[in-house]
Amino acid sequence: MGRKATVYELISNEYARKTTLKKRKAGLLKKLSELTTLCGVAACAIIFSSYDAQPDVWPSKAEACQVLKKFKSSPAQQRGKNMMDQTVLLKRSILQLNGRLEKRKKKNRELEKELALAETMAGENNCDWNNLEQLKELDYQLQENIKLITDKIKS
Amino acid sequence: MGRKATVYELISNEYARKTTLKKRKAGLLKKLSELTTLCGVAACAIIFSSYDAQPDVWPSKAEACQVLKKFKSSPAQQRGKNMMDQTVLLKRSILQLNGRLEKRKKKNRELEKELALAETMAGENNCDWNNLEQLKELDYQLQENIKLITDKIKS
DNA sequence: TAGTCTATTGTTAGGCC
DNA sequence: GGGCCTAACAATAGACT
Repeated sequence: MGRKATVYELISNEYARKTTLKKRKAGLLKKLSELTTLCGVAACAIIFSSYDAQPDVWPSKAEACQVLKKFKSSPAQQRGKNMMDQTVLLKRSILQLNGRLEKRKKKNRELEKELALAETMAGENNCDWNNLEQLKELDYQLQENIKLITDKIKS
Repeated sequence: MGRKATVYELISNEYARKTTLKKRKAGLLKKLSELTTLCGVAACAIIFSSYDAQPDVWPSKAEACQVLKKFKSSPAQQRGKNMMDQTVLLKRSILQLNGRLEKRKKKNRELEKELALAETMAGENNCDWNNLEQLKELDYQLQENIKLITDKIKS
């Protein structure tokens, strides 16, 4: 999309690669922004470059939360006959889940502290990735849970 | 980028909106694919449309894991003097963390079962979102943990 | 509904400062 | 390095099937 037709391989020249990354990342996020505006959907993107330690996350966490809240107010809920009873039961479940989540959050904070400790201990290193993959796995399970609830709420 | 200059607002016509969503989603994922190929970065995108219950996730979970593994082998680690000791300490911490994570995963599976139960109970509903937001919060904390480790490994 | 077509607008590679 | 420029390439809106 420029002066030369693009060859879709890893760009060998590092400077060109970095420049392209920057330009295309901007383009991509613009497209994502357009998509959400034009089509009224919630979306996010995460890009890990090997240059920055932190991944680029779009949009901000706060904005993502706002979009999630929108779901609550927008779709005109069609009411069933025995919906009240179902709602009561579901809310009871949710209360229990909230309790469990509180406990999990505490454990998670402990975990955070330990990681911070590990951080102070180690500099450059070459360590075991099973740990990261387990976090990823846990993360995935959480996403599944979130999807379950989301499905439920959207009926 | 078409027969008419685009107005960047929510497309009012539902059919046009759906069509645009489909086309642009495809375009976006293509761009993301190009970015990863051209610039050698790991990236993912999640799009929640109000049409589908499940969000679109790119790329597949499996592929995302592969990309994470790449990090392990790629960046030529510069070795410090007392790196060995640090590595040993870090690995010990990681072992502990793995134990904790195993427990957390079990709890999470219980949580999943309960959610499945709630799912069978409720149909259309209009329920409390605190629960979802707490999951999101937990999710966020996990992401932070992942970042911490990632930072650590990339030094 | 899902593809195909193409006029038209949008993106960007390579230059330049 | 970051910002601007523009030729050249790519995506897509609307029409059609």
